[in-house]
Amino acid sequence: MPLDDDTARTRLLDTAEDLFYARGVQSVGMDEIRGGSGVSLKRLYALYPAKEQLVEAYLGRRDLRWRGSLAAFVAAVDNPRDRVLAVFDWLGDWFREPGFRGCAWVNGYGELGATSAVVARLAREHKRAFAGQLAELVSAAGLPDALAPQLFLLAEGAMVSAAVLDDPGQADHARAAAAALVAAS
Amino acid sequence: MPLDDDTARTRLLDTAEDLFYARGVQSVGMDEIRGGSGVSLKRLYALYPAKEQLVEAYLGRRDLRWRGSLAAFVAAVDNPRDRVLAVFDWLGDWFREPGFRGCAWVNGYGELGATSAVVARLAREHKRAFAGQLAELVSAAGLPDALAPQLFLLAEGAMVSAAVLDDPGQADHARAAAAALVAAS
DNA sequence: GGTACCGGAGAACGCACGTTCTCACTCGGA
DNA sequence: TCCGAGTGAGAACGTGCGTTCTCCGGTACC
Repeated sequence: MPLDDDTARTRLLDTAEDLFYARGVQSVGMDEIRGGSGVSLKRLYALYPAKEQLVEAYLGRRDLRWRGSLAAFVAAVDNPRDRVLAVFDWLGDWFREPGFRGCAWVNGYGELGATSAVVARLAREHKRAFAGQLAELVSAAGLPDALAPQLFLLAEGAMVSAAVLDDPGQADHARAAAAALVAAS
Repeated sequence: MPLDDDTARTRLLDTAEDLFYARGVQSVGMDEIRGGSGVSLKRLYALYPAKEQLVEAYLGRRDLRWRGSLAAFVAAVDNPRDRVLAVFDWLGDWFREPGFRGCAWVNGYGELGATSAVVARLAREHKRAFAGQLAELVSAAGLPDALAPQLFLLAEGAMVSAAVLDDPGQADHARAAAAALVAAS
């Protein structure tokens, strides 16, 4: 039974996401993605004619999933002010997941931002979208707009340092700082 | 006149730093470093027997220079409390330098952290050292110890978002947040 | 039953690059 | 002057990998 395009795409993106996130883009060969997904090279190149397009699809799908997961988590919190802080609880949960290795877009920017305009753009767009999510939460909580970019920096700092220092507890520092900023505003 | 080892090393590290920082490690070939430095491949491999050792030397020298530059900048500020905030002024100056492309260790972690234990360790050590510098400034200003990791997150967030968003103004948000945290403590 | 297409497996190609080797040259010392 | 150790230029080697090509078995349709 031949694989239809949709499931082939899903399997490819699942494998690509696992491998690219865990090891970086350049150290994962197309052949390894073929092996992991069970999709033939011919099919792979029919669906994604170049590696960069597979990377683009991987980051695009992950962006939807990542922001959707965050949105669902904070939506479950009642108090609008608590929703702002819940962002950092969500980060802490994420940092503790096995295989956590930082932000896929920051890692991608570090690896390919200088050589791939596509990756640089996707990273910028993802960060802008995340900053927008925070701005909405801040606004809905009746907090001053100026708070949002500050919370954004705390979240970014937490992601990067949780990864580099291999310390999920960075989320707690970020949460404490965010609470102090909220209280002071 | 043959090049003595010290100047050969310096030229190699200068070239390596320019290229590795600007484009990432993997997209710069040893031959390009030879060309840029004017040091022959044979000499290059005599001084650094493998690319990873050149990367290690590059990151090591940059660490000393980076932290030294920060320390010198804040040391020139009189008031101990202003010294803490001066960190963010220094970051802003750095972000505005041409060729700024984020934190070399974060970029290196994203690119090679999963495949090179050396790079992962150097990134961790550098971040720990930077966090230590902040902790000393906070302590010298008579501020509570708990503030230091929070300022660290703001600084990390500023570096990452200034790079990815291509917006040096992120330093201002970080400075404002830092001032609020200092004031609230 | 034949035949023309489709998809999969994987070999092949071309190139880039880390590392090593060759070879001719220089220069200090007997 | 001769010799040999060290140096630089760059060719060569081996490997990995992105991409394409070949071949073959199956399957749908006449």
